Amino acid sequence: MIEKTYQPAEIEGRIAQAWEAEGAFKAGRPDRRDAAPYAIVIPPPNVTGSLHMGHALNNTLQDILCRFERMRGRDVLWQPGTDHAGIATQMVVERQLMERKEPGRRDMGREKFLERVWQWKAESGGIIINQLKRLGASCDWSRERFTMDEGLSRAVIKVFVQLHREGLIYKAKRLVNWDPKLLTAISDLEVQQVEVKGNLWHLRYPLEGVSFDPNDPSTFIVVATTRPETMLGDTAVAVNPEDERYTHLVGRHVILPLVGRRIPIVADDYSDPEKGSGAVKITPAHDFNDFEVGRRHSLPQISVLDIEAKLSLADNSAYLHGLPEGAREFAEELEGMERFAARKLIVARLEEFGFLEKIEPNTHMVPHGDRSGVVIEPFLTDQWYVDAATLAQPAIAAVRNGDTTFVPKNWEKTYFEWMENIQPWCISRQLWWGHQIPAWYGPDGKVFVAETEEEAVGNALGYYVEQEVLTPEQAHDMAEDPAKREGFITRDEDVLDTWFSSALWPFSTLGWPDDDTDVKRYYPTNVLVTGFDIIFFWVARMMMMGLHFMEDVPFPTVYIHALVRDEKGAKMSKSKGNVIDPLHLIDEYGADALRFTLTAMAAQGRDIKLATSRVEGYRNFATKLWNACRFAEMNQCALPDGFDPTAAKQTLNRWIAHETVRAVREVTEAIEAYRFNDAAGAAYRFVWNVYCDWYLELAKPVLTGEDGEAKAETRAMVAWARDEILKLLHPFMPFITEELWAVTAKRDGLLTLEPWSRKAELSAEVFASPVLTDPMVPPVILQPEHEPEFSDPAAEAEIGWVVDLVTAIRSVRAEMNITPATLTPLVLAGASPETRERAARWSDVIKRLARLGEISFADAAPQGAVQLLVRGEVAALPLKGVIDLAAEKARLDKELGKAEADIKRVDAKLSNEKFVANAPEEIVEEEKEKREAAVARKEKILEALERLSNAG
RNA sequence: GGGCGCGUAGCUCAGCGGGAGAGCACCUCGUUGACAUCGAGGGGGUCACAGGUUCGAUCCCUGUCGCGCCCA
Repeated sequence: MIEKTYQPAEIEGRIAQAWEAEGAFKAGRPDRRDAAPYAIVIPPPNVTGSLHMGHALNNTLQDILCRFERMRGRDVLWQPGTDHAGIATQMVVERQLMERKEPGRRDMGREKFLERVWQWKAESGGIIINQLKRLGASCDWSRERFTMDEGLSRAVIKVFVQLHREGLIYKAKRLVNWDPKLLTAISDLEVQQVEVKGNLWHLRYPLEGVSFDPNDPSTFIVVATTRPETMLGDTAVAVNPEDERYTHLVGRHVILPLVGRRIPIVADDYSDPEKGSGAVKITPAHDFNDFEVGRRHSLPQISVLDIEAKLSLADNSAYLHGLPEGAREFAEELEGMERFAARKLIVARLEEFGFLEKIEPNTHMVPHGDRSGVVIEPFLTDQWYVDAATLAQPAIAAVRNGDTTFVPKNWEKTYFEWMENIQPWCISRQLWWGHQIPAWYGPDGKVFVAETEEEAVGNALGYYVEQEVLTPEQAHDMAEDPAKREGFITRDEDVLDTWFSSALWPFSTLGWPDDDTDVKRYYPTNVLVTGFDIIFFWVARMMMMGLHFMEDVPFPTVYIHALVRDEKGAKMSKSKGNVIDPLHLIDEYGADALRFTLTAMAAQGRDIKLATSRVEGYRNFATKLWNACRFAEMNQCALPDGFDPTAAKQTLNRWIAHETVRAVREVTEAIEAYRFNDAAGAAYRFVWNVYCDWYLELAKPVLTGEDGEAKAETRAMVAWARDEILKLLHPFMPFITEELWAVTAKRDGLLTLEPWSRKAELSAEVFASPVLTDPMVPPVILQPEHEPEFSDPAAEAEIGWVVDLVTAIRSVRAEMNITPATLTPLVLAGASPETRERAARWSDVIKRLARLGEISFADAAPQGAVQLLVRGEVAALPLKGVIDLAAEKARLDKELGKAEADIKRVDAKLSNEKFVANAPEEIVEEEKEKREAAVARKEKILEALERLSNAG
């Protein structure tokens, strides 16, 4: 029995359990051994994360694809899991320690701290996994993976060592984005540019060899800077080579104020003559652009900050080198000063000595750490890098030659843009939580990279024996006893960027490198579904690593979906307070309604501005479905064994079979093309506007009428179409459909494993699958050529007539303010034999739906009747005395006007020789037909008007 | 500054060479046993603006204005 009201909260948990108990989402189910695989790896959410709208959309779409393909018989693997989120997780645990007033990370030491992180992970990590389950994600949860898993860690180490061996990973001293609060390098993508109202300080740098006079511009050059404190590290002033104001100064030197360093004036395109004074100070160790300028002109790199972004000058030989007497005192005065305090002091000091020309307010972008929120410091350090430019080449080629395609296509441009300008990827992080880099150092700093400590130590000891740093005996002792080699061989303390492990996700989760059974079956996966902001995080890196290690793209298709914004179009963010929590929406409207809303709005190439009213609307849709199923149940609609919808005799039943087949086709083709919104729209219209509004309404007289063949057939058809609907909607609304599937009939199994009504056509993709060429994998059982789909235009025409007639009568009744209680007679004027038959067959229904009394026939409409045109014939409502003749005349006049306008427009076209000559034939034909129809309509309206005036 | 995208009904959005659609909101009517989380009907749009291409432009091209995002 179906419950009276639809309460999503009541059914969703129970249904989730049923899927779990059945192992419905397990990949490699025995019954699907021979099926073609279909694999998606989830873009691994952050283990500290919780479900936001972006996740909800992302996973809803993946789930639709997975459920759809599962129902189409494929062996679906939707691989779930989370990434370890180095910084975020470390911060969470550190905050927890602080809250609990426990010793901090550094106090407890690395090993202890890592224990605590694992403990945290066990207790509260992965909340998001449960939230994904609430959304209905049909992942194979038994295969959940974590980037810090043993297996995945082995993959990471293996990849690191191999890339290092191939020269694609190296250590270098370069500028990195340094987070002075978290004390680690972070990636470009973790840096957010924030608009800040700052200043542009114009500084006077005195020219060498002349005596500085603040009032004489020929004795100095003005440089403009947003970061005056970095002047301490300046090693040049750059001017544009084209800038005539300065050409005479190129090659000369300035004496850095306060510091006394002698630095050159160089010509470089980087300096923009339009900006500031046209001359810029160059600080290669503290600015990315300056770093490049410095390289071009072989300038020294002088770092003046420490890891906490405090001034570090006193023992800084690079800074002190070549400075005059007294420089040390200044250095000591500033030593240890925080960067912004130092800015103040330096500006004051510059002003005091006349070096400050002016301060100009200036709004500019300042990099901030997205985790720490502090200003990021470009900082010169030793880090490990991946030679991304080299790895990117095959990844670029794969998209160029179509091995991987983006949907929608325009994102390929973004991908190329980024890949072609890719910088060396800094992969080391000064954190504890993550994959520790498998590199060991000897006492002279020589690095030994190996998969195991044993191997690295062996190599190192061998080397030092050879170098006669150690005796073989010493080496032997050290090899035996880790305590003995302590202080001699040390492991790199840093860990790898989380994205390094994520890049391996499409194959590391399948068991590589330990076991390649699943790699063979499921790699490459079928599609990656993600947001555009993640193209660089995941897509690019997965492509690079997949191609390098698997020698094949990780996925042939990348579907890029929209960003979910608030209803005004602003990006949702905690700081703006405009976040809509998907879990709240699930609580209020149900997961199905949320999913359907996101799907219906997921048009390609456009962001989703989410209004909760839309969610409410689709919850109502779910309720409608629920009640339609109740209606079927109350009328004892059940599907007899062996029922063949195409053999139905009743026109109405043939009609709904026709419409159902069409809807299934529309939905199927839309999902296949990743047109999710079209798929949802087609399903919605069919269920509500066709099945509920018309089929069930038209079926009511039969269902409540006498028992007999017609009734039996209709009951069966109502049930058949309902089952088709449940299948059709299941990928979008899995919970309610599964529940209704269970309660509407005795079933052999879960809906989620039920076959989709329209089978997959043999696509090129399936053929191209390497699985098919693998002798170890049994061939896919191909669906036989399916028969031409069922279609019945005659039924469509008949029911179409009924629908049009009822609609027209309802409309005019409403316009005439005829109360529903008033039953009006209907006269079909000059009806064809076909219309007479139809009217006889449908009289009950028409009477009920259009609030009619008797239906009769006549050669012409009675006088003083409202005359309607339905499919070219006149339907008259004799309402003498009831209708307002003037109003009816006005109505007909309006109709006449419309018809005449149509004729005029078409005539204009048809009389245009160029149109007839150039337009496609079928368009011209169409126009001619339109004209004929409009002319016929006009005649009928004129007749009607005449009859009306006679009545008056 | 470079790139991408968007301006369609009051709102949120589809559509995209042959006289524009949905959901919500609004107005009118409705307790006919699936459903008021509903039903019936209705109003409402020079498809941002200006040029161009075309027999024909909301749709293609160019420009302008407005808005958003990404990168520098």
